Parts: sequence; C-alpha cells; structure tokens
Amino acid sequence: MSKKPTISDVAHEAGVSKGLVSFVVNGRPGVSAATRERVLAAAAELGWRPNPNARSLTTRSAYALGLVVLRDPEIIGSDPFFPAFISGVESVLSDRGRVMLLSVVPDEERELDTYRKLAAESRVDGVFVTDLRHRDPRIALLAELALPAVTLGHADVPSDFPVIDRDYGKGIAAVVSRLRELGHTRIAHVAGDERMLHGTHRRDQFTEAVRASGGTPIVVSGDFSPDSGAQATHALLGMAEKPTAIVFANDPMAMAGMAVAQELGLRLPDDLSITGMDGSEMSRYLFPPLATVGNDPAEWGRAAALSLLALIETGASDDVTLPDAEFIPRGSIAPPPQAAQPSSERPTAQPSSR
Amino acid sequence: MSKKPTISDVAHEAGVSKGLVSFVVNGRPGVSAATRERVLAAAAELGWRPNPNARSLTTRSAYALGLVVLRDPEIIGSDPFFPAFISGVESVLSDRGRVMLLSVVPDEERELDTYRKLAAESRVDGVFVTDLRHRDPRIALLAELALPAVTLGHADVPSDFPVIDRDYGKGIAAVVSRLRELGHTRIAHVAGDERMLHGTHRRDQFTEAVRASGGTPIVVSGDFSPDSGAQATHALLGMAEKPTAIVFANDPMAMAGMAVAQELGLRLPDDLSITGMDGSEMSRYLFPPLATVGNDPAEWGRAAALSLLALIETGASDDVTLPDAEFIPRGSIAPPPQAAQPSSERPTAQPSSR
DNA sequence: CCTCACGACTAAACCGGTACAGAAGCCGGA
DNA sequence: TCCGGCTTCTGTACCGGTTTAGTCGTGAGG
Repeated sequence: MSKKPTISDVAHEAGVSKGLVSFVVNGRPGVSAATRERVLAAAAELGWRPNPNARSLTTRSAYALGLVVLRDPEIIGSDPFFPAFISGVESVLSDRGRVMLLSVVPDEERELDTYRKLAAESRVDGVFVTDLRHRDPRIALLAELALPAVTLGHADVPSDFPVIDRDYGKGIAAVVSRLRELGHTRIAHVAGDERMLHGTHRRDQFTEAVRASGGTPIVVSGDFSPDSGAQATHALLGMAEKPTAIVFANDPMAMAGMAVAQELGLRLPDDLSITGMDGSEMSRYLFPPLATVGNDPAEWGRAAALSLLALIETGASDDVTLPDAEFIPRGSIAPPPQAAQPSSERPTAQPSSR
Repeated sequence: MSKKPTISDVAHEAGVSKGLVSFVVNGRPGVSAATRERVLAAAAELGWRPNPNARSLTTRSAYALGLVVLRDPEIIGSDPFFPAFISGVESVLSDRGRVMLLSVVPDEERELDTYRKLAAESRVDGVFVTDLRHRDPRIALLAELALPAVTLGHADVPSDFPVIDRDYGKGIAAVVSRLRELGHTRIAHVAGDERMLHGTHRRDQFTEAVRASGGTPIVVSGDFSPDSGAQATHALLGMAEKPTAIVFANDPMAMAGMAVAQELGLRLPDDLSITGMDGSEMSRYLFPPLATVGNDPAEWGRAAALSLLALIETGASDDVTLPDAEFIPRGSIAPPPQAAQPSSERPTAQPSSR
C-alpha cells in the first residue's frame, strides 16, 4: 500500500487549493457545483478521508465520545447493561463520524484521573456519566473541566448537564402491586449497591410501593453482584418469618437468589416468588422464567448519544425521558404458599400441576 | 477555567525552547539534569499534558488501540466475554498513555468498513481481532491496510499477526473424561456458532474426546445465544435416545439448557448432567452450580494488549500461549440415571484428577 | 594558543488539516 | 468604459506538537 493520501494530494488531483477541498468536505457555501463534484471525485478516487487528528488541532474537537466505567473487573462480566448500552450508542455514532472511547477503571481515584486525562489531552468532546452515585464527584469535576456530559438519571447535586432518565418507579410499583394481588404480604427487596443512586431509588420505590399498599417492606442490602444476591437470599430465607416474595434490584442477583432458593429445596414459584430488574436477555431463559422490569439499555445508549451530540454541536440539549419501565410478568411469580398465610386471605386457586 | 496550556507555555515558563520541552517529555538524551527538572516543574505547575492529536501528526501514532465487535445488539448483553476482556486490556493500557476505542457493529459489511475507517483516519495504532471466523476476511483486510493486529486464536488463513491462544481442548477432554467416568455413554454437545473458529474447535475437540473414549458423539448446533441453547436442548431431550449429559459450548447456552431441562421436569444433575464453557461469573451461582471450563477473559485482554503494544512499538511480537483451560467441576454433573456403577458414586461432582 | 569535538540548547520546518484575508473573474448598472 | 459587488478560489498563517540542522560555549588535545 502506498502512503495515505492527504488533503494536498486531493487538491492537486482536483486542480484546486487545499482550502477549497476543506470547504467542500465541510459543506461550506461558496463552491461551485462543478468544482465540488471534481473535488469529491478526486477524494473518492484517492480514497482520502480527512485525518481527525489534524482536524482536531484547529477545530478543537476530538470527534470522539468517552465512556468511563467504574466496575470491579471481577464482576463486570455479569453485568448485562454496558454491552447493550454501548451498542445503542454506537448505532448513533457510526453515521456521525465520531468514535467511542472506552475506559474501564477499578477504583474511584483512577476514574477521576481518567476524566482529567481525557479532558487535558482533548481526547473526547464529551462523556457519558453512568451509574450515578450519591453526591457524585464527577459532576463537579466535569463542570470544572468544562467537559460536556450527559447523565443517566438525575444527579443529587447541582448539575447543568442534560439528563436521560426513565421512570422505573411505576414498573416497581407494578411488581409490588401484582405480588399483593396474588396475596403476598411479606415481600422483601434485595437492594443494589446503595452508593449508587439507582440502588437507593429502586429501594425507595419498592418500600414506598409496599407501604402504599398497606404492607411492611423488608429490605436487605446487596451490591448488584450475583454473590451479594445469593447471600441476601440466604439471609432472607433464614429469617423466622420468611418472605414469600423477593424483589431483586437486578437480574443477576435474582438469578443467584433463585438458585439459592432451589438449593434450599423450595419450589419456584410455588414456595417463593422472585422478580428481577433490568429485563436482561437471560431472564426469559431461566426456570422458571424470571419476571422482571424492562429497561432496554440500547435505548438508553441511543438517547444518551443523541443528547450528547446535540449538546456538543449546539451547546444545549434537552433532557430526555424514556418510556416508563414496564413490568414483564413471567413464571417466577405465583400466589404465596397457603401454609405461610395463617390469616384471612382470598383462597386463591393454586395451579395443581406445572 | 483558563485555556489549556500548550508546550509553548511550558517552554516559556521554564525559559527554554519548545523543542527542549519535547525532548524532556520524550526522555531524549542531551538535556542537562537541571534543565530537565525545571521543565518538568513547569509542566507540572501548569498542569500540561502533551496533546496526542498534535503529537499524532508528526509521529504517525494514534496512541489508541481499537476493538471492533461484531455482535447482534440483541444478544450482546448476555455475552460475559467482552466486558471482562476489555477490563483486562484496560489494565495494561492505563499506565501506557494509550486509550481504547470500541466499536460495536451489527453486520460484517459495517465491520470491515469500520476497520477501513479506523485505518484511513489513523484513529488507532492497532486492533484486537476477536471471534475469529472461518476464512476470516479481516486478516487479509488488516494486512492490506497495514494495520497491526493480534488475533485471539489461530486464524485458518495465512496471517503474520501475533496470536494469543489457549488450549481449550484439554479442558473439554477433561469434561468428557469425567462424564465417561461417571458412567455417561450418551453425551451430547450443543455447538456454538460454527461460523466462528472457536465454535467448530470446541465441537471438534468434543467429538474427538468422545471418540477417543470409545463413545459416539451427538452434536446439535447452536449459536452461543441462550435462545439457541434452549432450542437445542429441546431438540436433544425430544430424541428417542435422550443424551444423559449435555456439554454446551458456552455458559449462557448451558444456563438456558438447564432451564429447559428443569421445565421438562428433569432433576439436575440426577436426570441429566450439564456443563458449560468459559467459566462465567454467573455459572457458580446457578442451581445446581454449573460445571464449566475456565477461560478468564481478563487474562486474554492483558496478554492481547501486551502483545499488541509490543508489536506496535518494536515491530514484532511473539505468540502467547495462555495456561490451558481447566475443567471446573461443579454440581451440575452426576452419574447418569439408573447407572449401574460398580464403584462408589456420589450425586455431586468430585474433584477431577488432573 | 588554536582547533576541534561535544554537550546543551535554539530556530525553523513540518505533520494535515482549518480559517481568513484577499485576489481573480464575472456581471450589471451608470 | 469604468466601477462596485458577487461569487469563487488562492495563499498563508495558524493549531500543538516533533524533528532536524545548526548555534554557542567549553574543555581537551596538539
């Protein structure tokens, strides 16, 4: 292969100056149609693409977006959110001549340093802020760095960044409501990492829904990892007054919880109802199929990418509210076992066979 | 925030020329220790970091590595390999001043275009080639583009790229051997996507291991997705001569297979033994815990990153062979039903003899 | 004492684009 | 015919680094 062609090669080939070629590829006015064609033809023939590095130098734009993920390398594999989120982002970026830069960091210190580095080196034009934490230090840092950003969810600190969000509360309320309808009175929640906003939000939405229906919520903590889901389930099922239904804050914890219950000899869903959250692909292939609350990470990705691009290109971008999360009922929920209900409850017809 | 400092600012601050600052930050000889200190101090004080874009212009290096993933957006969430692989890559890159550029593409055409674009725009210094396919067109394309690369596994076409690989056959052989020991005679394999080399390799390694032990392999096809695992399991369990053990080509398919079996009323592992592959985090949290063959994607990532960096920096890099994949016995395997086992057997898996 | 090699440093060209001032060509109106 | 005023296009100065040729002392060798 010969050397990569440059804008000068194209200019020479088309018999015009560098500047004009630049005008053409950037769609600037003041170029005759005939010349435009000639330049475009020359560029196509030479297979020339403008070098973004050179371009960045004068335009002060990196033509790249960044995603920094703070996640324990050990458990990142069980998280179904990011790959799908990224593919959603990518579906928007691919047509826009921008690329995505990804960083996975193990601790908060390196996370912040990574943002500083991306900004100082002008590596990206903007970043996605996922997994918002309480009093998230990234908000202030990004503002200080003057790095455009969009946040997934509303931060609990002052932020001027556009927000992509989805009401998850209704979905959780629907879960609780359905469990109550089925006759459950002792409904537990295994919370996600409570340093993260969506960990506490989901917990609060759960407790609120249970209280609203006149029940008393039971909550144990987890951290979104399968391991924590298993431990929490052990704890719950070891209680004197076992819950008859467990609402997990994500699918991986629910999956691990299902396994623990089964290992203890419980039949699902007859002896215990279980639900997850996030609507992972795997959830429908479990036994019993895991009832969950949809989330569609790819949709988050698309919306976040569009919003961030708008912010970068126009300097402003509106908040986006995705459609409400929907409860996806599946076979992992059923009426509570009769024995567990000493007091008056509608005698629900229990399915005799499975 | 004030404007970002440039090399000229640092030079002025330290009272030297731009060129000297460049010498200092690149560790070139011919700079007195005193001056070096002064320059470094000025750089630190101003918080200056060399702009990689400007740098790229003359050094022809992008200071970035690329990963292009061809994956159906719908199922990428259930794939535990990439997030962990990426975190392995990142653990190497973070200290090296290079970043990682990620692209997720839905079809082969766009995949190849993405490589072309990355090369034409000098976005990356090299790429990781994962999920090798038969007669993979990327090998020739990358050679043509003169883009350095490392492949995960050996390509079946001539390739000059360094290879990162791990013997997976021994692990698979250990699985089969253990199942035979337990008394299984009808052992089936649910293959992964056979367009991918590791799909057919695993299948071949399975059939070979079964034949070597005097058995007759049963193979049905899948594509690594949970859905295909479920379908294949249905097909197998609908056969007149059902298999008593199923070896799945990855964990997600195995998980879906477990669910199908349980839904059909089979008790695991007593009625059916199941194994997965890739040693995903989730596998240990299932019921019964899924026996699998370890893989450690993060280790692939680290090795691939080191190899690719060496290739880029020195122009050559050796192949790397990772430690053999190891069978991880767990509760999902047991003797076949009604097995006339002359010797002592227990329903749970025993440590394999390796 | 002069020359020369060498270490430390500077100046300017260059990488591949963009931006902007201004030149050239063309047109219509006075 | 001359003069604006467009439109179209050129030339050149950047952007922030790297690289190379060359300058300037300084000390050793002849």
